[in-house]
Amino acid sequence: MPKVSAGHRAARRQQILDAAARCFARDGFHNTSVHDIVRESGISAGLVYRYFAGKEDMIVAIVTEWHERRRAVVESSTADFADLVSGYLGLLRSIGDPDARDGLRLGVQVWAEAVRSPRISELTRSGIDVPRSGAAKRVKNAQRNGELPSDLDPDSLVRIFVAVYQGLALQTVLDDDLDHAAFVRTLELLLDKVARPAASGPPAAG
Amino acid sequence: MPKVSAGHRAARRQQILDAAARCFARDGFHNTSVHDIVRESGISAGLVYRYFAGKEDMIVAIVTEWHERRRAVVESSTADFADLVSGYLGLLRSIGDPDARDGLRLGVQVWAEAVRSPRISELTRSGIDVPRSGAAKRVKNAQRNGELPSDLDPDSLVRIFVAVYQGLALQTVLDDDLDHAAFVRTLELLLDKVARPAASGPPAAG
Amino acid sequence: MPKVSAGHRAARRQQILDAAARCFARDGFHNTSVHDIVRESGISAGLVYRYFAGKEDMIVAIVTEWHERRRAVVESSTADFADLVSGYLGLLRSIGDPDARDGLRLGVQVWAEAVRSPRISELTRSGIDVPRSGAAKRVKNAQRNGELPSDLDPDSLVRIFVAVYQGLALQTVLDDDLDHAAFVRTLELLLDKVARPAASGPPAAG
Amino acid sequence: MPKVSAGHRAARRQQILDAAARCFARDGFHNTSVHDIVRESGISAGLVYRYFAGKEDMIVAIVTEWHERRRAVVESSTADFADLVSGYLGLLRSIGDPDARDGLRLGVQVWAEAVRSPRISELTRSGIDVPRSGAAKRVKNAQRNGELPSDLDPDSLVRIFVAVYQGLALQTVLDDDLDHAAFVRTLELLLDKVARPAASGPPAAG
DNA sequence: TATGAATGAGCATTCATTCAT
DNA sequence: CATGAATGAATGCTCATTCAT
Repeated sequence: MPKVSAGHRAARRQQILDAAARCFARDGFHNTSVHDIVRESGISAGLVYRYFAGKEDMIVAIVTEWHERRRAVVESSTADFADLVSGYLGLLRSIGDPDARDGLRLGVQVWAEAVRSPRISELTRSGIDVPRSGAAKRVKNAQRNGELPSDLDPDSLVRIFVAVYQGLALQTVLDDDLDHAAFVRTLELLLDKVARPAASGPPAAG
Repeated sequence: MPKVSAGHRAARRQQILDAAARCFARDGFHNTSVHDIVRESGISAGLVYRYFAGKEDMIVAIVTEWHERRRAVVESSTADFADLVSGYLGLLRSIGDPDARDGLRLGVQVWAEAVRSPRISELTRSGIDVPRSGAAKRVKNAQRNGELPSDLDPDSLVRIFVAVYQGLALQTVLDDDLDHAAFVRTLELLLDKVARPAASGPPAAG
Repeated sequence: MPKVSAGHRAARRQQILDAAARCFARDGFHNTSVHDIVRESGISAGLVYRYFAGKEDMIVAIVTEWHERRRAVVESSTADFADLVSGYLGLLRSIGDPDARDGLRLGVQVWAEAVRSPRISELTRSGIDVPRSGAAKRVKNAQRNGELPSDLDPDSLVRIFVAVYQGLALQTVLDDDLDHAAFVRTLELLLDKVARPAASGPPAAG
Repeated sequence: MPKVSAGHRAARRQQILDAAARCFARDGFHNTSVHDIVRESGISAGLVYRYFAGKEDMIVAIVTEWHERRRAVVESSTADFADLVSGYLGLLRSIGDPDARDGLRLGVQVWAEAVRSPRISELTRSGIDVPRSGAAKRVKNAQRNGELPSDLDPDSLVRIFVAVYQGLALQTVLDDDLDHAAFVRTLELLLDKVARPAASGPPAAG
């Protein structure tokens, strides 16, 4: 039987992760010492190591948490293509939310770690694979329904959308001059030009 | 008057930068010690510091070099919109070149550094600003010529292209499953649907 | 609440300071590496830095400790001029004590540091200012009492005594041939010639 | 036959020593790198090492030069006690000269080095021994002449004068509040009280 | 003779991690 | 369970000194 309740453990764990996320987003992964996290979280060094084997484990936990939250959102949505698009646009819009900034900064750190750590690389990939293949399936449906031109490779199309998301996240973090609303609006116009005509009449290739 | 020729100095400098780039791409910026660069370059620690004040200066030098090379390419191209697009597609294709892999990995490291270092952030931005505003100008021309729909915000459109580039680079680094050729081909098809109709005849929606 | 007692902390701190003082006195401030202090004290490098931010802080701590000890002595003495003189002579005699040798050697190092470090210069001055102005007050009293000729500038007179102290300390450290007892005895005779006549009868020049 | 004239060699040598003295006085002996001296002197590192084996040799050369200059002064003076005193007072006064400041600062550095370097210690002592024993001889003469009380130990008396000189030098360097003129005037008054009565009439002890 | 490029040992300092309390 | 004192290897960097030119 555990000495402290599972709830207490979970709260402690979250307390550490929140502090770590704050530090990583603020100072970067490698410029955050474990001591910084100790200070930020108010939890002693020894205890931190009873929850996590080291800094990398914290990154892994944070990213895993993201994936779980995202998976819940993805699974709750319908298979409808219009829903996919509106969900995607909602995602893009959420990038502009100032509250999301820390998460974006942290995300860039995760990318950098994924480049050199197979473990984080694998984790990152595994979190994207499921929603991406789910989206690809819906793209195929949309092509069958004539909502989308059928000459487009579904997997690549989804990857392009993912790329736009990633690039927007990056530019948001690195460039204060970015006009986020205009970016999303312009992307919406582009989507209309590609998807709408096919949905309301004969395919463009006809 | 220097004791060694300017060429020798430049070669030494490049020798250090190449070794540093290799190390940074392989192990990440922060997991590369100066000693690693010393070993990789075959140049003594003391001498390394006669060329660079520290590791950050090496990153700065590498990125600056990228910018200079890119600027040369950009300035040599015409103002034609079709050229812009084909140049862009060429850039995307170059991402698939195995020789470019190290550069991409390094690029992700630079993004992560830019998040927390104003100096690198500024450097990164300044290298992108010029080609981006140049591209925006050509987009405006294309809109005047009817090659592109005029309801699209030029700056945002360019940012979207940049985002796709950045996202493709990231996915190339993080995901071996990526079908690079299909990605570019699909993007090309998308561009055709947006740009060609306006250039060669009445808009599809007309 | 600290994990170790305040006493333990103080003892550790003193352990480091004693080792540092030994090293500084033996090898000089700049020829003592932190590693030397680590070896001499038996305390790990990391822990040393939990007590002191660097070598300079150790010098500062050592000198501060001196000042505190001296201040305690000064404050406990009476305002009597004879006491001042006998206290001064006691100080001079203590210079001859072999146990004081390390402190003298260290003191010369401190002078050298004070020349180029405003922080140590300020510290050194602040430790001397109080006893010196205290002594000057007593000199003025002695002049009012006729114990000392009134044409002597009190502040300068005190500075001369301080200078003799400093010079004796220096010669003790640098010159083994010094006959310390003779030095103090001779100084005492000189003091008699200046001070006693005024105290016990009409001035010699009268 | 030498490749460059002896004069040229001597000038080079002096150029290095002057630069070194400036650096040592400004930054302290140990915070001056050989490269600093190279920069300050305008002479290349390699050449510096053809004139001096290292920094310590420069200190030795500078101090030796001082001693030679002082010896010339001492040897040119008469054996008269009044001359000795006035020469001594002149020396004290020269301490107040702003142009002498660098020399004083350097002198303190030399003391600190002498503490830990037998070579510099020996050098320092040897430079003082001769003038000190010369002065002691003249003190003995003065005692025979009745100019000075005969109960004073000549060697100690000279050492006291040296101590005052050293202490004044130190205080001049470390304490801007020092009133140099008052110091010397007060010392002069003290000397009068000790020496004059004996010179113009019967000894005080009579 | 004169240069300054080049070396590499040595420095102060930090940090992830452990463990006695 | 919880603490934070303690460790010591590793880091970025400097510097006296050498030597090819």
